[in-house]
Amino acid sequence: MRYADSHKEETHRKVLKLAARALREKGPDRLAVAEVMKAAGLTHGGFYAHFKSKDDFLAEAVSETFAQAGRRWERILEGMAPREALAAYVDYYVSETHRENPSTGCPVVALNSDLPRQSKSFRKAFDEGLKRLVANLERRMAVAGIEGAGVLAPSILAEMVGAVALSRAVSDRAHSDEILAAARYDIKTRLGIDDIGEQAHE
Amino acid sequence: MRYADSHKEETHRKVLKLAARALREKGPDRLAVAEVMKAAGLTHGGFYAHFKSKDDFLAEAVSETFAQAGRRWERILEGMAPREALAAYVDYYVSETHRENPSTGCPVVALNSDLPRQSKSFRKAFDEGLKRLVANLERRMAVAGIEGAGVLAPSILAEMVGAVALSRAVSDRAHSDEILAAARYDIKTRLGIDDIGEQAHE
DNA sequence: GCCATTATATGATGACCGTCATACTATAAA
DNA sequence: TTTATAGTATGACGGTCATCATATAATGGC
Repeated sequence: MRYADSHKEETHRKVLKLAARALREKGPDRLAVAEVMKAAGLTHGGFYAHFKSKDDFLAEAVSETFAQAGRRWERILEGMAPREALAAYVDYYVSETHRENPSTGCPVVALNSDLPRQSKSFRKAFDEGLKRLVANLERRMAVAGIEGAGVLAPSILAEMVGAVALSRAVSDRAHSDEILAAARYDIKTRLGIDDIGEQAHE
Repeated sequence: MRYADSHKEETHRKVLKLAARALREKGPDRLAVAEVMKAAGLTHGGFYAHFKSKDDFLAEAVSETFAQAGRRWERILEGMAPREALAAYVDYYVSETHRENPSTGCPVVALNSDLPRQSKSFRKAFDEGLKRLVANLERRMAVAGIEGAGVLAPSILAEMVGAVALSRAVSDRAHSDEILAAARYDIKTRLGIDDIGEQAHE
């Protein structure tokens, strides 16, 4: 072995890490192979030493977006008490910051409408990431003593996703803020934690 | 004038009408000019007699998607009493049928994550369509005697959008159905019309 | 039936992109 | 220091696409 054992793997990771951000920003169709490699300081030629095809690459990138988002949540909510963590989860998800930063935000908001048009492998990777995300939310809800977390979790996620997606679509800043505030209030009420964290209404 | 006065206009309409469906199905990036013209029985050459650019065309197509969806709602809810109409609105929006048919469904679900990546004119057309959609929903809510319709309407829409978007993302049919059912139940509860229309829980 | 004009078709151009064959380069072992 | 080999770069090919210049066809008025 002439290169260090970890060389290729490190490059692979670096490419994926950067691609995961670019994917959420530009979407799967506008994300060019050459551009991704360039961002990692490489040229397009080496791409196929790392990935079988663009489809294959996109599927890996999708998984990475979920992994990144998951780690981000863990970091933010680390050490909080269950109910506080849940409230903080909602406050961070349905926030102006999340709205402004698609490339580091939740892939469900960033990619949901691309989904039906992408390859099977893309959808599969998305589906698995989503499943883990919902399971995680459900666990946090259960730990916080919420009843019926199994049915409630995906519904809560749907409301959060819809609110952030809409807030990104609306051009009027005040309206956009209002949508987020209303969603935070409603979701925290549904969860019985509207007494914790940001106040939705003054 | 050699052609009938309406010829070009009719063609323009026909192209847009077909494009509006194709746009929701394939998305703005995968929608090819030549393909759209072919669907209308024409060749790609005449395209620029009708539209200044693809961007310009897409903006018109976006408006058309909202117009089509709006007309569809009017047709479905025509003649219903306010509260029944509102319940039917929710039941149709958050339905398996809507999930299965993006090309004739709500453009907000079909296009929301494309939005940040598209041109200014695209986003403007979307924003205007969305504004009308929300205003319409708000009016229906107000007429049905819902209090605080102004703040509630976009929040309700967000929950509906998120639920359908998630239901399209989830591969497991049963889970997907469950998400829709839970959303219908929650939304109709929020609106105080959970006694009308489909039963959310058996 | 012919003409002026408008709508559409043909075909070309240039850009971008995914993919791959081939050439180069860096490095660990000898 | 040399060499074998794994990792990366160069450059090309074929395809798709938006855009546009130019040619052709359709049609209402003369």
